[in-house]
Amino acid sequence: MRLSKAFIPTLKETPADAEIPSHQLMIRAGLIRQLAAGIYSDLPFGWKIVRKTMQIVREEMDRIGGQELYMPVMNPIEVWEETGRATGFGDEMFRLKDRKGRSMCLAPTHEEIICDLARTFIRSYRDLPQIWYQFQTKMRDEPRPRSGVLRGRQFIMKDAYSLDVDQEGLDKSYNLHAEAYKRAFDRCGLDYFIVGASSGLMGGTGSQEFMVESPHGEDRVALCGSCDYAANLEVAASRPYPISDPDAPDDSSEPERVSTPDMRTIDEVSGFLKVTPERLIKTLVVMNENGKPAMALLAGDDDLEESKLTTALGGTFRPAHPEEIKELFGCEAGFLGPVNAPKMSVIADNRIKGGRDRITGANEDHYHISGVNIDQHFKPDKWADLRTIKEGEGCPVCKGKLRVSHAIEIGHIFKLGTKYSSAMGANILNPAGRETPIVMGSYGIGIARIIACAIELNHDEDGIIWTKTLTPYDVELIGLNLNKEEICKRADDLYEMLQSDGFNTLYDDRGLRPGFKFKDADLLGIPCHIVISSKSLESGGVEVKTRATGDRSIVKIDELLTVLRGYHE
RNA sequence: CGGGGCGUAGCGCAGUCCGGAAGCGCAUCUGCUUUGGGAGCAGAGGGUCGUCGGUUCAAAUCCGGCCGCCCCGACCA
Repeated sequence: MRLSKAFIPTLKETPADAEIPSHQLMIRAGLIRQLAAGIYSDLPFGWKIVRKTMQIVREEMDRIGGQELYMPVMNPIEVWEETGRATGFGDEMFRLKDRKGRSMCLAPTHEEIICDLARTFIRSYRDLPQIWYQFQTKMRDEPRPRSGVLRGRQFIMKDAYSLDVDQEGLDKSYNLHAEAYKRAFDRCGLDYFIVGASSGLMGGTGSQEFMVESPHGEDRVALCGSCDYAANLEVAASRPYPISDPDAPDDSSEPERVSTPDMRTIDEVSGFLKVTPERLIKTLVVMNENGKPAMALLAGDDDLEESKLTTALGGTFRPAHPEEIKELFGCEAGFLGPVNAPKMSVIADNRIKGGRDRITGANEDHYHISGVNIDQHFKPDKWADLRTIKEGEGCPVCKGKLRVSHAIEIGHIFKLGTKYSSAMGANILNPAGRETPIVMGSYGIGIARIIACAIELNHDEDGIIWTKTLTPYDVELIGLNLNKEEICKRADDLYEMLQSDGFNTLYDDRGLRPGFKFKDADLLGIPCHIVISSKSLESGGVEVKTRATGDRSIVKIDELLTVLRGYHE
């Protein structure tokens, strides 16, 4: 491609809207152009990279027996009502009506459509297993699109679905996808790790995320420094450690009402009563999807991890409003406790199990209760892991310590089980002749996130540095002094030679000054630059520069192809 | 949805507090010079100042509504 003819609009200045490096560079190097919040055009240079990325993923999906198909972006809403996700997705689902007034939606994912295909065409265990996948434009009306393409409202996802006879088959398909994903991300040159994750709205029996560590990631993860334990903070566990009970009270401690005027927070109460915060029991009241209240109890120095409580409750929840608390308990949120509380479901964090001589709110303004023994003075309905783990806590599987970091999710694999197939009647006859629901898995990769991560991991102050697998061109040929006819001729010949020898070449044949071209080349980030100029020719050939290191050397033109072939191995 | 910021030429911004001729840099077009790290000189084109309404002799500027974009939080495969 001759740069003089190419539509690659580079920008000298950093756009004001972009904050993170990948976003800034994707705009400056002419990869994308924003149309609205979370909605981007992929320009020719960027689209080439998207296509290369998709091709890597496609090859790895085909390698595990995946069959590519393509499903509709626009769906009738009825299909989504069958599984309850028409309401489950809520405002995140784009909705519209066709000219006849029929309700449609823009698909945020495709489990329902897969199920519809499966229930029509898959009748027998003999038809299984199947792996179907697509590259599809997903539409999600995110409440807050951000960080360029990292969270968009329209984005290309490689989504795959496995159909199996039983759990054992699902395990196999799931592992095949994990292997395919590892190979694909390795080929893209990403440094990633795999974490246990929450299944969220997807449901199912287990899931893992492929993560790239980045300060700009939206997810928080716990990583062990000594073993390979890694988990999303939504589900991360740590080695249990006891609450120190300095007073070691005997079993006879009795609840005692203590005055705590205007002491509402854990810090205020523990400071006022001169006890460590972990002796307090933190009481949180939430309302579930049906508007029913529930109580969550934690050690005073712990924080609630909301997705753990969601799992424990079996559904979403919101914090109770102050008025609701007042009505239920007759007091303010700062004085709540499980003793003599109104009737509601009580879920307690494992860390306070067996606690003695604890302090809780008295359900009366300006009073707390001390000397509370758990299971004696109140009994939780359910024990669960509810707390957010903290930096430096012990690893749950080895003797190491955990650190907490930010990460970008590039892939997510789910064992769905029969949630969707049951709801939609996607059944097969098993070998025993009995009708059973298909066991499903679903697997997603965000294509633009791969690219953004590649840039986050590989750039410098001058621009992008592409890996050899993702780069849109193999080499950039920079011609200088092209106003001199002889040099122009030799540059053109060199371009023809590179192209015909299989090197996909971007040729900067523009009549611009050298500095301008060098800056543009560094910004675009093609890994290898070849400069041909009167100066290089006087030195005996062309100058070959490695973008990543900045190393340059003069290479004779008749040796160039050999050098490049070595370079691209 | 809560909090904060912003909206003036293709891009980056000043002007807004304190109302009185719409500016600067880059980019673009023309000419000349220049050619190894985003050139110089001379000239030119390009604006419903987000939008609607109000105040005023007069509004980019003051007041109100709305829209859009970015960031933090909430939310989120």
